Amino acid sequence: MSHTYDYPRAALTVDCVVFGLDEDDLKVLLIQRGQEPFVGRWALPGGFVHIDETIDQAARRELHEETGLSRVYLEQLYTVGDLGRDPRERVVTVAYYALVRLGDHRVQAATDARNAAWFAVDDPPRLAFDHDAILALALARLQGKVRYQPLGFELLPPKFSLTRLQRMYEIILERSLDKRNFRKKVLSLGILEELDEVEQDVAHRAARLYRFDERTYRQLVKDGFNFEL
Amino acid sequence: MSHTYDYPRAALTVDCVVFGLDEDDLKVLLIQRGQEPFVGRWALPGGFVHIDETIDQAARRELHEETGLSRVYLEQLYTVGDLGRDPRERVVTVAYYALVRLGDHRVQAATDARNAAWFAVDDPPRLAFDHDAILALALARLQGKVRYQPLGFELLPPKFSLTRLQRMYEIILERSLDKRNFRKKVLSLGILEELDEVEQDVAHRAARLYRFDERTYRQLVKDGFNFEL
DNA sequence: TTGACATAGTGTCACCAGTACACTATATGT
DNA sequence: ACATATAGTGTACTGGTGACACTATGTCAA
Repeated sequence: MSHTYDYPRAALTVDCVVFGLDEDDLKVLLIQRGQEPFVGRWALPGGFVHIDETIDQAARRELHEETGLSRVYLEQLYTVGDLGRDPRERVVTVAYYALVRLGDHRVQAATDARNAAWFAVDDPPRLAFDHDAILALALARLQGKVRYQPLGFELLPPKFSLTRLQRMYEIILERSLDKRNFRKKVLSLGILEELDEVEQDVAHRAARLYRFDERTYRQLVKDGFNFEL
Repeated sequence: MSHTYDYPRAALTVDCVVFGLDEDDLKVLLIQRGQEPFVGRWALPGGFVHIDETIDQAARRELHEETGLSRVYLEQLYTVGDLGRDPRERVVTVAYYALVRLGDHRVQAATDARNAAWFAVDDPPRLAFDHDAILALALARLQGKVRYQPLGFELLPPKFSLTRLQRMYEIILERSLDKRNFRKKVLSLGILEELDEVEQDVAHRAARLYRFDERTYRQLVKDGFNFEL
């Protein structure tokens, strides 16, 4: 079946920049293309928006189909529609970025046998289309966002040490932070709950574990706040 | 001539939220619809993205066609594509917001005899489609943006008094500011150039006029900065 | 010309948040 | 028990923020 319109129409797609936090790296999830154009190149997971789904739904669906990920934090980033960004035809894409806890999600081989893999954000392979630019944009947004929203909830496991949280900020912001000042500030926010638990299996003094107080956390996210570090 | 595709495609449009600064109000530019759906209702200026223009170009073109405005500050806001937001068919719209100096631009009657007019943002008429939501989003973005970027350049005439600038912030942020603290802070940024001129035709002591130092201003915008008030 | 008016323009002090900085505590492993 | 590796803790300085009230200068009308 085919569909006919009076004027030519651009194809509408979504692309997702999925960030994950490693022990000491910020990673991005890429898939290897199985078809032209750019066969074999790595690219952001994404695909066409169906006529009967919202753009958000399309992003979640594509992400799930291509990487097996679901229930991730997902936010719209930017819409790019430059001429010639896809050699085949006019394609406008709505870019999203997502945050996932790396431990949680085993990335599955994509449905159609394309590879999916994590790459360090500061050393990605050459990407298909204008996906380098989209990745750069997403990274900038993430670095901006971290200043006025506590992102830990989305990127860290449920229980974590303060050192782990600090490392998260250091990795995202790409600079080191003072331990005492960091702790003072983050504890003063009142979104951390101190647990009666410590790290296991470490070859040194074990760190106390914390978790986010979801109520306070959501409230803080809603109100916006200042988290300069 | 008609165009045929294997799968149905959404129509792609742009909509612009144009803000202007009045003596004592933040205004938004609306046009009155001349056709179904929503004939007679007010709506954001906008229209279809052509196949051979970028989305940004489309936004500028539509803005010019429908309101006569050109050379305005324009920034992409968000893309909305909920099902049923247009009763006719699936329409995805990329929303933009623009800032203009009200004095500069006489708003022309739109090309096709639709009315164009400014409305106070806090008391707009009922809008067509989901344009209320888009307007609310744009307003929130503007209020957020004012905290880390000095917006005066886009909204004020070339020469202005400090009181005028302060009123701009008060109008956008919807709260009053302390005169002395405001002056201290804004002057400390070093983006204002003191002129040897004062207001004319006022029935009281005339205020000294300033203008933005464009170099420093652009630099500051680029670096980002903190302008909590 | 003078007085009423309307807005311009100016400084200080208290408080809090951000920053720089170094040592002790506690667990493991040999 | 000792080496090692990381956890955990407090203080002093400084700069920015916020609260606050009076004088200066022009217009206009009586």
